[in-house]
Parts: sequence; C-alpha cells; structure tokens
Amino acid sequence: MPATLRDVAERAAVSVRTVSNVVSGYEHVSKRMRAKVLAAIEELDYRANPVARTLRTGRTGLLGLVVPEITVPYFSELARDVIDAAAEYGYRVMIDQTGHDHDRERQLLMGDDRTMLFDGMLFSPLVTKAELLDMHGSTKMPLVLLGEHEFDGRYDHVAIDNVAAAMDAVAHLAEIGRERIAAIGSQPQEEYSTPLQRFAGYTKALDTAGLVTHPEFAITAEHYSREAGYEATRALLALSPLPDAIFCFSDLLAIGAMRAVFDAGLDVPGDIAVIGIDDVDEGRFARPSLSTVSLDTPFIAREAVRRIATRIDEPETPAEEVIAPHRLVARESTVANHP
Amino acid sequence: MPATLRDVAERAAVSVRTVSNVVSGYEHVSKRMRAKVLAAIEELDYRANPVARTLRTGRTGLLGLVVPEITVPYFSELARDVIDAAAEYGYRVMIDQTGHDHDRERQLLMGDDRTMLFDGMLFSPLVTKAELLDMHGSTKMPLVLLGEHEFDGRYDHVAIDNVAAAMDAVAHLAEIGRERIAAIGSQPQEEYSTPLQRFAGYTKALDTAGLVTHPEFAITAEHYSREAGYEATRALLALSPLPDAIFCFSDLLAIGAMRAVFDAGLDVPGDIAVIGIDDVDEGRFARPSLSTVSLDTPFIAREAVRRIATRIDEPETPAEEVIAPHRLVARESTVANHP
DNA sequence: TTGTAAGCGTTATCAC
DNA sequence: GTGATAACGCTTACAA
Repeated sequence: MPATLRDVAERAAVSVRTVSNVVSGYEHVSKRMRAKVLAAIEELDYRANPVARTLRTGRTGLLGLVVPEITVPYFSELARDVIDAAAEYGYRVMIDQTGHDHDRERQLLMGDDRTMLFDGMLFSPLVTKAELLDMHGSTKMPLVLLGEHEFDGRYDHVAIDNVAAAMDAVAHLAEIGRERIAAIGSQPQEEYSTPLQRFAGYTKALDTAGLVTHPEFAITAEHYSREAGYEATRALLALSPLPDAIFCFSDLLAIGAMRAVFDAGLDVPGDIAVIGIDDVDEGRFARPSLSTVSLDTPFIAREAVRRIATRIDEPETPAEEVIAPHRLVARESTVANHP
Repeated sequence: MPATLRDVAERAAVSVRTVSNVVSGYEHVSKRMRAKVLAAIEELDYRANPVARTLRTGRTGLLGLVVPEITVPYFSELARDVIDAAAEYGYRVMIDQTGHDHDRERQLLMGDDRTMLFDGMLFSPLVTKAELLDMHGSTKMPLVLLGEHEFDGRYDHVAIDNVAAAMDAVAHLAEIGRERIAAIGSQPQEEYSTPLQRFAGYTKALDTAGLVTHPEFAITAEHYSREAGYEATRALLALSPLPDAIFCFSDLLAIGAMRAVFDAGLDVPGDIAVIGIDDVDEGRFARPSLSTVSLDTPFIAREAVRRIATRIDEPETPAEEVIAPHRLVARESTVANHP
C-alpha cells in the first residue's frame, strides 16, 4: 500500500492541510513544519496520487492526440513534437489511433467515457468530414484541429495551406520542364478536405504553368501508404503516353511511387520525377532522396499545444486559425545530382 | 457541467446504487428500472467519470509504454501493436519517450507521481543498465521488460534471442560468399545488453563460418539512426581493403549504411551487401529492398500485454521470460534481383 | 432487487 | 500559518 497524505501527516504530527501545502509548493509554510513534513515524506516514500488530485481539481493533465496511424512517419514525428511541446505546459499526451475508422473518430469526438480523461484534444484526422464536427458540439471538451478542414470558426485550427503547398510542388515540377504531371492521392469518395485542397492546388498550378490537364493522370489512393503509392503508380505506368512527373499527396505515397517506377525499369527523375508532401526523415535517405514540401511539424505542435492550453484555461477564447509555414525542398527525385 | 450519477438517479427517481448497477452492467436490475435509468442517462447525456471510478477501484486502466523515441519505426510499429493488444484487455496505452535520457528512464522506473497513473508498465529501453532495475524495487508497479537484458528472474521479460538473430544475419552474409563482414551498432561504452548480444552473435557467426575477425570492421553507433548508420559506414569506406558486407544492428542503421555506400559510388549488394535487424516497413520499399531479421512485434506486444495483465491481477505470479520468434528475410540488399 | 452511506486521497473552505 | 472538515464522483458493503 502506498503512503497517503494522511500517513505523512500522522508521521509528521501535523495536519493533512499542512502536508498538502508542502507538497503543492504553497508559500506560507514555516521552515520547521516544512522540514518535518519533508522528512516524513522521505521516510514513507510518499508519492502524491495523481488520480485523487485530478478528481478534486478537475484537471487530468492529459491531452489526447488523435491520429489515423502512429506508424505513419508524419504522425509519429508529429506525435514526438506534440509530446515535447505538451511537456513544456505540464501536459502529458495520450495517443489514440483511429485506424481510418469513422466510428472510432466519431466516438472520440463525441466524447465517450474514455475521452473524459483528457483536458483537451488534438485531432488530426486523415478522413474526417465536417459533419463529424457538429457531433462534438454537445461536449465541452476543448478541441484543436490539426492540418485539416476549412476553418469554420468553431474550433481552433492549426492548418497547412494545402492549396499553396500543392501548387509549390507542382510548380517546381513545371519549372524543371515536366509537362505531363500526374497526381496521386485523391480520395475515392471525394469528401475530405485535405486531398480536395491538394488536388485543387494541383490543377491550379497546371493552369498557371499553361499545362494541359489529363484526367487519367489523377489517381486516387485510399490510404496514404507506401503500398497505395505503389499500386497507384502501376496504374499510371499502364498509360500511354506516360507521365513525366508524379505529384504525390504524401511522402509515403511518393516512396511507393518511386519503387514502382524502378520496378518498371524506369528512372527517377530521368524518366519520371517524383515529389511528395510532408518531409519525413525517411525521404532524406531514400534513393534518390525525395523532393517534398516540408511542413513545419514542430511549429504545428507548438501552436496546437499553446492553443489548447489557453482554451483549457479560458474556454471562452474565440477560435483561431493558425497557418503553419511550408517550403519546397528539392532533392534528387526531381533534380538529379542535386547537391 | 457534465451530469453525475446523482443527477441521473434524481432524474430517474432511483438511487445512485441502481444507476451504478445499470452503468456497470450489473445483472440483477429489473427491466423497468433499467429502462428508466437508461432514459435518464440519454436525456442528461451522462458519461461516467473515469477518474472517480479509478479513485474508487484503484485501477486506472492505463498502461505505460516507455520507448526511447516514438519516431524510430521499430518503436512506432511496436507501439501500434501494443495499443491494439492492450485494447483487447481493456487497457489504454500512454507512450513515454525517454529520448535516450538516463535520468528520464530512472525517474519513470522509480515511479514519480506521473508513473502512478499506470496500472503497469511496458519498458522497452534502448540503453538501460541492469542497475536501473534495482531502483524499481521499492515500487510495486507491475513491470514487463521488452526485448532487452538478460533475464534475471525478477521481472517478466519478452525478449528476442539477440545472439541467434545476429548469427542468422551474419551466417546469411557468409552463405552468399561474403568474407569481410563488418558490423555497425556496438555502443561506444559497452554496457547495454542488446548491442553486446548482437556483437556476440556477430563474432560467433564469423567463427562458425571460419572467417577472420577484423577488429577495425566493428564500428560503434551511439543511436540506431539513419544518420549514425551513414556516418559509421563512411568510416568503414575509408578502410582498405573494404568490407564486402555490413551487418547493421538495426534496419535504420542499414538504411543509412546503404545510402553511404551509394554516395561513395559503390553498389549494394554488388560491392557491399547490407543487412539489418527489425524488419520495419521502410525496408521493404527501400532501394534495394533491405534484407533483415524480422522480429515478431505483434507477438512481442501480445505477450507483453498478456503478462502485464495477469501480473496486475495476480501480483505474485512468478516472473517469466518469453522469447519472441525471429526469422531471416533475404531481400535485394544481399541477394541481387531477389524475387 | 434496491436504498443508504462510507470511503478512495486529494484540494479547498473555513475557522482559529 | 495551521487544523478540522467538506467536497470531487464513483463503487460497494451493509441493510432493507
């Protein structure tokens, strides 16, 4: 049995109030008392019970981070940054995987009893529809949306300018002289905003560059996985004429795409240039190294935690949208022998 | 303000006891009562407060998973499997990153007030020394060790046969005719058991194959990262004669190693074969695809959760060691044009 | 089968 | 500055 506040109080011959004061760093405690209490704590190896504290204060000190899959490098890197940022505000992070499961997302959003553990939630859905957000309404759980959706003013939102990011990627492909630019990553059922926005950026950039849009060059991908990128690219490689560049809506798709190009006996970027979005570590060591649009995940994490922390303290703060910076990173998969 | 059990009881005109019975699925509740309670719950949008429940029952339903870095694919894949396995036992998982920080590992192990949230801990340290474990003694926190350390009988332990895994990898290199086999991944200060065991397997396999041991072919790596693999390989490439194969103690090291070989204008596996350990997704899509020793992380996760769950329920269960299976996976990085 | 009440370990409100 | 004591919301003897 772990020692309780009571045990310590008894041992030190003081009241629980005084012990609590010492433990929680209350200012006005006499030196003598503090010393006695500290000694008793030491002797009994006392550790405060965070659950009891939570029940009393109403704060768990826990943030929920909801992502589709923790094994997707973008999300594990985001998780790392969120964990680090949260620690600075005294919060710990629980990671929930939805596994692309709508019901799971809905449950979490609507606040089942598990959700009640969190002081606030950071929600980074791959595939959440706007309607889902309506369901969150009844809950009072502070919520920050990550990298998704158009801002509708109801929730804090740390976003990426997906249209601009996609445009930068495609503009880069056009600049290096590519004319038949394919795109991988639209969703089979066109409902989610990230792929929609990235697709919009794609067509817009083609327009700007004065390039023709080939509808057959737009390939869908259900998940943003290496496998999906591979399969989508195989479909592209069956076309004639072939594309001379592929814009993938994520780095993982691009990794799979490159592999498919090589397996077909073609070269990247010689025959087909490939670019992704995310800038995950894996891309830097790929062969060829992967050109991409770098998203500033430390920034996203920092802003998200800052927003959720203030919202927890002041629930009436008006919702805000923060746009995270992005920048093109040209590597070997678009520029051969790039330094 | 969220509704409480009391509110529901009042609304349904029954006692809290009855409401609690309904909520916790107690058998003996009359149909009428149950219906009334359920209606009230619905109307008030009641959700049980897990914190209060926890304070009463002494169970948080939380497992702590301690890993060095969640962004290392092996650990994110392990985390995914642990989260899934834990869900089947009704547990949720909090991930703690130690970031290779000894103090952090010690704190977690000794049980600061944060640790007390967990019903049990799954500890997968990259770099924990045996002495650290002694410090855990005073805590009563159930603990399962993952993939590390020699079994000392004090703690449950889901391990890998590191010696055998390393031997399999090196034996494979010998079988394909390599004779100057280097190894990357010993720790600068030789204290941790995983690298020691893998190194032991390396030398043992060289012996078995009748190959000479070149001391300069054993390169240390502080972290098991792509960067460390790259740097270590650059050191190898400065030697003469060059090695004709590299055994890396992790897939990430191997990814970095392959890149370094290519940057030096050499070929994998033509000039130098490369093999890793872990079998992370990234390796399958690398170019060439990475030969490796596959560790059965779903098995590890399942066993670990099973052990911790029984230990939580029956603290006096004797500690057990489970060895997870591994198997060699030969891909293109050792066998060119492998199917 | 259901109601009453005690208590989990902490913090916070009141006195003194 | 410190000591009693009442919550926080739930589960569970013990009674009825």
